Amino acid sequence: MVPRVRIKDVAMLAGVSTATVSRTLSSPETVGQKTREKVIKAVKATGYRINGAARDLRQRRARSILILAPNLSNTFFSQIFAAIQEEASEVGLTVQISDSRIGRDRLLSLGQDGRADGIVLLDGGLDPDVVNGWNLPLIQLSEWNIAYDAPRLGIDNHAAADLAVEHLAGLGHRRILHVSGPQENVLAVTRQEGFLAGAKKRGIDQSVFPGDFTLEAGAEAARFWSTMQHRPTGVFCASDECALGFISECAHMGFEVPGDVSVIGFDDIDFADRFLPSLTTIHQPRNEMGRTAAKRVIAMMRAAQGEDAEPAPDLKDSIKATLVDRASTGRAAL
Amino acid sequence: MVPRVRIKDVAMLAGVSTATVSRTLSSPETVGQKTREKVIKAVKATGYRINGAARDLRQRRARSILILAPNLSNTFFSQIFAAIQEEASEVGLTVQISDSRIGRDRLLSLGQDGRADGIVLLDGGLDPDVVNGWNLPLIQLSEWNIAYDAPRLGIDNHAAADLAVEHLAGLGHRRILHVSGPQENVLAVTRQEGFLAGAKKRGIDQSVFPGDFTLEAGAEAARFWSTMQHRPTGVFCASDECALGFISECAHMGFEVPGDVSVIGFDDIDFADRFLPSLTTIHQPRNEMGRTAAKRVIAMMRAAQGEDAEPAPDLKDSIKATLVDRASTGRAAL
DNA sequence: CTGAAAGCGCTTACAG
DNA sequence: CTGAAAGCGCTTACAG
Repeated sequence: MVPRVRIKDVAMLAGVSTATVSRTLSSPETVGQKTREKVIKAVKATGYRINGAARDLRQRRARSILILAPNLSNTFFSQIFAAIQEEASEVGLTVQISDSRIGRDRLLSLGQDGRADGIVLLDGGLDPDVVNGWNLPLIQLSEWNIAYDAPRLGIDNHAAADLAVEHLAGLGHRRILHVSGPQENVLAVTRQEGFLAGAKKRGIDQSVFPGDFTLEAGAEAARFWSTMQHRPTGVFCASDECALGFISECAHMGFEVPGDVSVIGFDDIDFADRFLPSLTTIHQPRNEMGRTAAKRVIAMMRAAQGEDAEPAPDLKDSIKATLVDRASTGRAAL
Repeated sequence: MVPRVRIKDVAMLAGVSTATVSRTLSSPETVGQKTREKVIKAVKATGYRINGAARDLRQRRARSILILAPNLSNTFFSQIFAAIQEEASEVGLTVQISDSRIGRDRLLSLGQDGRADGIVLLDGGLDPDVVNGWNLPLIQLSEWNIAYDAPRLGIDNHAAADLAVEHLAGLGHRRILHVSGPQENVLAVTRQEGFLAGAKKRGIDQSVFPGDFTLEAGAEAARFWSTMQHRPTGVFCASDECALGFISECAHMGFEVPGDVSVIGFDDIDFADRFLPSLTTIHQPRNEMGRTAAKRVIAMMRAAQGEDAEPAPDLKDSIKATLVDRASTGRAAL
């Protein structure tokens, strides 16, 4: 590694002070024409780049957003990451990502070591003391936890689950099985509540199979379903993964989807529309979620740095989820 | 935001110098027992955390790895990110990610602003001047570019393509279609070369449909395939996405896989084994790729910082790719 | 419009 | 074992 050139080197070459070099780079209009030219020439000649670490320290900011998610390899998150990154990049911010299930101390450190000035949190299962201890602009995205002292953003999971029930009911299904997610997860609980309310409201005969969002849980649910006396003709899974597992296992057992059973998923992950049959599911606009969260946290960061006095407007209205009607659902057989 | 506590505050409270606080935190064994206790007590009382930005500036390092990929939302990358992040986190390093297709200037800046001290590059299509201009420990993962002055890591794409041909040939297929990737991509070109060599070697009747890795290209290839006079009985796609598109389109057109045509993909993405039929494909061990790349770049970073004199060993041996035999391939119909 | 100087919050030779 | 002081590489009042 060749030694990097510092602002001092540029200043000497241009025959000006470091202050002038700094000004030329950050607010050229405050520098005289001729001086500016000299400096720019010297910058080009040396290939100088501002040392971000030094700039950040001096300005007491990090120009960086930290994204925390419970499982980075989860395909549901990647589009959200991409959207946040894009939004951040546009305003010159850097993006850090970390698995949120690292040790408590490391986690605390991430939000307290001064190398991030805003957080997008995709995990509602962390210790509230840790989250509140960060004391940084933070937004909860998708998952949430009422013990976190921070605004949240996401779809209305209760209403979305109702959408699923409504769709199945509209197709004539009178017995519906819900394959739920883990009960310690807010999303799972809220979707289940929405399902139960929707079923009750419409006089649907409901049952719930306790799952955990995974493919395997879906397959297990399908085996359970096949043994039921009065098999539900409709199934609402708390995640797409789970729905795909359910459908795959049905195929193995010789049942047809949607001929024998209609299946709805949740999320609309990348492969939902490529699966055979393509999956009817609840679409979560992940790009919009990521962009909005990024914008929101950036506004909070600006406010925290006093760049504008007014706090970011509270976006109470949730992101809109929609049902995507594909091939895995059909009219109920009588 | 409450004002953060600085090392000075801790020092005053403990009645020692900042140097002693610093030592207590970084090398406690060099500090006297009683002093250490006082300091630790003061640290606890104040909730002090080292300011990473200041530490980094002083030590001229960033404790951060930068990951660059051409498309963050691509499901192929997420497991790699997760693996790198895990490995990095274990040694106290932070991970930044960025889309590599941002503007040239921003890109240059990312590697030159002193906020990363190592790079994992998953894009072989960048301007070599930019890449070589970073002057940071860097490893090329998966994709590569001979113009980049950096070690590379990945599978042997040529050999992997041969594996696919071998598999189809072994099932009796004598006419094979290759749906290639974009010709400006090294992976696509290398896989195609491997395919052609493998076909030639075995006296296979080959043809190539120019694709671009996408689902749509696969669907298009399927339509083309259906119009061929002597339809190939085997198809090798340069990516899983593409293979899924091919299979889906076959289903729409009323062809069966593998009854009418056997299809092999490439990558073994998450959904390859959940698709119906499950996809025979070339498995790329993404977790291993990520971990190995991380270890490698960390070793290079250490060497660059002079922590150990010997340079990192050159891992010429590539990561091993294997063929996963699933349900989308079968014996050739006569 | 420009420069000298202070300071962001740490770490680390150096001296004792 | 401990402290005073310098310095990492910038930016920014302050003064002129």
